[in-house]
Amino acid sequence: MAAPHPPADVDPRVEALVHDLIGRVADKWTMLVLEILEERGELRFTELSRSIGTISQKMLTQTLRHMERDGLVIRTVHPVVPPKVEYRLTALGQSLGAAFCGVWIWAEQNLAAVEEARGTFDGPLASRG
Amino acid sequence: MAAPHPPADVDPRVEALVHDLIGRVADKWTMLVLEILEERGELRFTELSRSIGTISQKMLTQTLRHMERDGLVIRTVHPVVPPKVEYRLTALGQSLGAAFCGVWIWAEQNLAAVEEARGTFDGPLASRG
DNA sequence: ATTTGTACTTACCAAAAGGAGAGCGTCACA
DNA sequence: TGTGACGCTCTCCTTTTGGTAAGTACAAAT
Repeated sequence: MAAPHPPADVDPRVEALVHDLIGRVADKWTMLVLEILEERGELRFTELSRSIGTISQKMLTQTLRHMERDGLVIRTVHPVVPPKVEYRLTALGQSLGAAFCGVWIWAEQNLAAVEEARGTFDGPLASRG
Repeated sequence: MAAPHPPADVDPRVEALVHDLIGRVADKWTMLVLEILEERGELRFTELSRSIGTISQKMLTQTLRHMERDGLVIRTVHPVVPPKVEYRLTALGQSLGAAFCGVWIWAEQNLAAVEEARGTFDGPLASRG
């Protein structure tokens, strides 16, 4: 038990920034985009939109802008007449995807455990003291 | 490049559940609580509250309930007169903390890169075509 | 001339998140 | 008798989030 998983010896300012960063990065759409771009490489706006399926244009644009701002994706505009814009991950974006890999794996492995816990919590008792 | 980081060969139903799970688990307060409980072990409600500092009672209660439901924390009520309730991580909770470790490390390591990217994105151009 | 496709942006609106503050029950302590 | 601590819960109220629908520019196709 010498080294707990999250670095405990970090100064609070760094931690605040980390919290902030995680707060931004760990949202639904960002993770979806990250995953899809990681799997499929470079995609256009509408391709991305269709891949996710349920995202609105507004949110996709917003998510992509944030990711671009944070240096996670590169946006390439081809100055052709029906606009063509392609998005792909930067090295930073790819490394973030890799970092999240552990969480994906955890989620996959522990899906059943969580569902069972929920069943136990919700079902039998149905009320709590 | 044989195996990309997130498992790409997973069936869509599992992926949907994973998304859901991550969506629940990857929120600000859950991650904070997870981290603190991982570092400090078993804590009471107000200790947790003070540790986080900025969380409202409402959100702390809500977060802890969700985590309990998902099998991430154990809530122990001591039937003493000023109420005493202690929270600690389950094995599942600890494993989730471990899984998030990669993200914490990524955030710490790439904080500067993200800030620089933001500076580049925001500052010089200040508008975009 | 009208339609189509692309990648947005903007305005508007509904829903959800989340904070502030009060209340509750009970016992110790003053 | 009154006050405070604890771990909540409940009721507002504000902020944020996110969806829908419309508009934009421009050239190729009809």
